[in-house]
Amino acid sequence: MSMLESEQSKKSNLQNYIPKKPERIACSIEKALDVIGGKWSFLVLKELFDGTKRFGELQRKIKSISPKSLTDTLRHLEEYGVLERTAYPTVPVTVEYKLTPKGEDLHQMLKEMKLWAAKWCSDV
Amino acid sequence: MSMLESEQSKKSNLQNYIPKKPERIACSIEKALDVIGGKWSFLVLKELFDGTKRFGELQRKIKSISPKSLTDTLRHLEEYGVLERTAYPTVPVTVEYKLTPKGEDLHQMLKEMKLWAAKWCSDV
DNA sequence: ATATCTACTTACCTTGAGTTAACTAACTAT
DNA sequence: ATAGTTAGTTAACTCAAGGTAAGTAGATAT
Repeated sequence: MSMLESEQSKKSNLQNYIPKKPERIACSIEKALDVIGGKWSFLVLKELFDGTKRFGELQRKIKSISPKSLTDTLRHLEEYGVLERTAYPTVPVTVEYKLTPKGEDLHQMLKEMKLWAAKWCSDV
Repeated sequence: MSMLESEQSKKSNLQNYIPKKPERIACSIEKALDVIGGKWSFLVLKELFDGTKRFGELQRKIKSISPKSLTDTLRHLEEYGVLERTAYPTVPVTVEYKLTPKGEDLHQMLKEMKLWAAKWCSDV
């Protein structure tokens, strides 16, 4: 029981950003949602399409995000190979986030999403 | 207290499917997410791209969805003008759901999403 | 010695999306 | 009468995403 518990807490700590999956139907839409379905993923991605950004910059751009949510989102997207984290040993430390090719490739989808919203959600 | 309570419960009952919004930044991506950002929206939409479907059909296709979640999702998408509900006075009652033009217009986006997932999530 | 900076981490807590299970309406068929 | 049908509703509950607030590292500036 105690052995299981320690594994449990470790696991839940690491995975606290992964959205729950509707039982792994082998469906490409769900796979995409596992990666980019979080509350903040789209907003972070949107910022990174404008180029490499640092933690603080993202925080300032996405005003209502907490540092925890930002870290969680960045880690999650990194884990899935959508973005890359690079730390430079400056002082204070500099950390840069940029999209990988996999992440860049989401551009078309995001674009379609924006087009749709522009067309249908302009003042509703 | 009791007056507030009744309003409260009515409200939470009506709105229990609307995802929380990151403080209404006037951003088209967020607007789109308000509409289609729920856990089940994409899966329901995917089914309806194949044509008009009834409640029971949707339930059978999306195996892990509960009737409540299905109702909530359908109501939410209807409210945003993405789909249309039509009830026929047969016995037992027949209810059909079909996409509106606004809903049909999501096709391109969903397609891009599937393409991306096919390219990058095939066996990860 | 204390303050300041960035980029976090940790612990605790709230909330609301989603689940489960039972029930309902309105009618038909046996 | 009772069982079966579709398309839900209702109440009670769970659970994990996300929020809040405080702390940390490692160095510089005053």
